[in-house]
Amino acid sequence: MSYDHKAIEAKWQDRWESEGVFHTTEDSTRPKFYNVAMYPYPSGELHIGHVRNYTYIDLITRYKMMQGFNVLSPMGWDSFGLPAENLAIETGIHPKVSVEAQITRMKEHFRKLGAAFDWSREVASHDPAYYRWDQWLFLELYDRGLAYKATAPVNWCPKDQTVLANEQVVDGACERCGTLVEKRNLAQWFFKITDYADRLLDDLDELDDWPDRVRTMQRNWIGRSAGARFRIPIKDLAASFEVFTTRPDTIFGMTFCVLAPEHPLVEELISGTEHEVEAREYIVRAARESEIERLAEGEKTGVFTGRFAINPVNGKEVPIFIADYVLMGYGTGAIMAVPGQDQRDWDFAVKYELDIVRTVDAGPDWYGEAFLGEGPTINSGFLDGLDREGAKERIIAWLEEQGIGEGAIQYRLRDWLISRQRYWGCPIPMVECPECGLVPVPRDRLPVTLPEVEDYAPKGRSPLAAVEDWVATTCPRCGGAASRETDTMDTFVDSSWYYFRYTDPHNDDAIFDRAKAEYWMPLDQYIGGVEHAILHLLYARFVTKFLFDIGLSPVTEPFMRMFTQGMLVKDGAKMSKSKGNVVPPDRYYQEYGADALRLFELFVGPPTDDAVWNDSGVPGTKRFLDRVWKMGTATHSFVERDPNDDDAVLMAETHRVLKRVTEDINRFHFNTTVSSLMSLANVFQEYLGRSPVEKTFDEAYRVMILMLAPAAPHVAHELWEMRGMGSMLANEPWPEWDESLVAESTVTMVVQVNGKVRDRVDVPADITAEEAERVALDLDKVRGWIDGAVVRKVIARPPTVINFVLG
RNA sequence: GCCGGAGUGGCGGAACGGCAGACGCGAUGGAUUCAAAAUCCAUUGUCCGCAAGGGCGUGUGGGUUCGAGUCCCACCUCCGGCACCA
Repeated sequence: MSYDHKAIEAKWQDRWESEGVFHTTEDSTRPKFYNVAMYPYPSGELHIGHVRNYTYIDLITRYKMMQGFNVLSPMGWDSFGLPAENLAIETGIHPKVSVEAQITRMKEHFRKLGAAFDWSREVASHDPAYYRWDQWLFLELYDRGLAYKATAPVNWCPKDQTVLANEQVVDGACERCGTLVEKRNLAQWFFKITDYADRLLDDLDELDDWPDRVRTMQRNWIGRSAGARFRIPIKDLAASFEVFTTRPDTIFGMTFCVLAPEHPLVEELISGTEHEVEAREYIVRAARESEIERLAEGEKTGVFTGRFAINPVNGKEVPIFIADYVLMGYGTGAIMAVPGQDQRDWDFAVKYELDIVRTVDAGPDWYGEAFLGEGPTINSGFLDGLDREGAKERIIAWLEEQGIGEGAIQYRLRDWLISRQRYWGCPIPMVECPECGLVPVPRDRLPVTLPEVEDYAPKGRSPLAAVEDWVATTCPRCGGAASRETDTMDTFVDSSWYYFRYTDPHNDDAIFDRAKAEYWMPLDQYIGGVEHAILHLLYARFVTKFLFDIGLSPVTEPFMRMFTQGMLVKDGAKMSKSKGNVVPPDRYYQEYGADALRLFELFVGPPTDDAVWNDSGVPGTKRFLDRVWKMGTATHSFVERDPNDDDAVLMAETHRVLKRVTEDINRFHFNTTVSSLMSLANVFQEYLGRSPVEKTFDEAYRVMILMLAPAAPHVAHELWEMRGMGSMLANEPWPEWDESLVAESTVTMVVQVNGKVRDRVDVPADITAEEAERVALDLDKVRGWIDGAVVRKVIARPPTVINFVLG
């Protein structure tokens, strides 16, 4: 017997909306809970991979509401970005038109899912009322020297006349047309996130409710390392170059140097040498490769410049190479190579037959290649005998005395390049005046709105640059003719602060009101894909700290508790529109209903793991819901009798499951939450098959419905109302378990001999070790294994296990 | 390559260092049905055995432990991120 999921789900979706059940306002009398799922790019179709994520956030919203929290769970749209722009280039449809149509569709999907969002706080990053605050944020950063312009290389497709994202570069060629990609230097805007590197790193220690893997990834991404920076002179040239190393203690082991192909000194080094032609060819090849390809190269490649550097500590002349495993973007773009202590240098030295000098004593048992371990310094003149730290200190002091270097901290983190040569993004609110230079647009003239364009296709410059009457403006400072900045901002800027805007989404006077942020911030729960573990989370943390510094944000960290969920995989690939393997949820809504789909999404696997989509699972969860429905609506042949063991078993199981479900939700083990509920339904079936008492059933069933409410809200609400327990289940309190019912009086003890299970026996839960041993030795099977042998040791862990170790 | 994860039945998965495979899917057999669907019941890691029972089994190889899917070391495979997809 199936319930009418279509009618029931539509009914409750209407009631939640019309009664404003999830509409939230500040309420100082109740504890708040601010619950956010990363706002999505409005790709139009919500597929079952999205459904999984939003089911999690929805379950938490409903659960926390039942626990008495004032829950805020808003939703919005990361609606700027490349996909809508690409669609516009292909079809001429304005991104605003396509994106807003998709938002409408996605909202309908969310409704069909039964999602408990507070839609009164909806934001969309392409809305001028939103992005004017991106621009405001930019100006605040600019005023404090944290937004600056500098040149940086971009991937450039000479045929398409456009800048390419790294992911659009495949094997050094444009993904679309196959033309070899070039590097071009453009003047672009940066945010100075490196100024916050130490705080971003140190504050990770406070984020105890973040997954360790995310914190580790962030730490490694920031990559703080202490070492030294010093200059190395070049033989026969009045020039030198600077290197950074984390291992200045190994300086005596430097047997060659390597410069990045883009290093500014390269030209001077190679010109006129007999290696010039070869070196130039190498540089051109390297320029075509992406950073990842350069680092991924199995074998290190490089080319000799024909020049030698002079090791400042011992005057030794060492060859200078150009190699693409050294990046211009990290450190100084030049390294001292110490093959004895660095594996990449070792590989390179072996390949090009360069000297290897060990400066750390690896001990007699070491037969490996580069030695990274600890040991006394050797072959190093005045550093000999010192340990790593001692040698580091000594050599840094020496470099400082000589005036050629100093101790230095190096970060792997680079400043945040926010310029995009795109149309569909937030315009950067700057003006370039021939008289005054770069001038910010005054705040009272924000937003600088995106102009209409006739053609979205790139023509060698940002699409905005083609809109001449938009570009032409007057200088806010001198009033003369000036031109607007034509780049737009990285969409990560939009997403770095939207959770602040939710707290005060309609404010026209400020990005948000501090008092409102004080009530809601920080987020009590943030959920999103692990693919955002580094960039988005780091940028959001940076912007929060900046907003704190200017007195707006009440917190220095935005996300108290972070949860990163896995992806949904189908046919061996992440479910995504571009892979063409998306499964839309509509047919599940039709055939089985949103509750069955939600339940299966929860059940499909651990939320942190990737899950493989299996079509046949949803009927299973629907069967379960049908069984629960049938139990609650069919007439049972209840009997009048005194309470017996059957009643006790039902109540005990109900409370045990209640405890388990509560704990599992708290730990985000939603898959086992569902299995526990399924097991409980099986216990109900058994109970009803015996001689059920109505009062016992009603009491247990009531708890069952309450537990079902966050996961399968529609059917739970309907049952709740039908059975006359109240009119709006969402507002009912979450039940508490009775510890005395949960406790087990007897437990099955496992009896092992030499660690192998040989028998099991039911024992009282409070059995002592001595008694346990006596009971176990009484078992025929156990005696059979022990007889004739000496029991050397008994490991008793009553009441669950006892192990006899034979001698 | 670097950083971070994950490998358990036919499938998704469960398992505070203590009964490996809960729960579900699928499959097989049965009940019900004129028949089917739906529903209900039973079986379902693997090998040996009539059975009782026993052997083996959590990617591979080692180690720690009375006891390892779980902890440690090495390796293999797959996935995510690598700064202009979001």
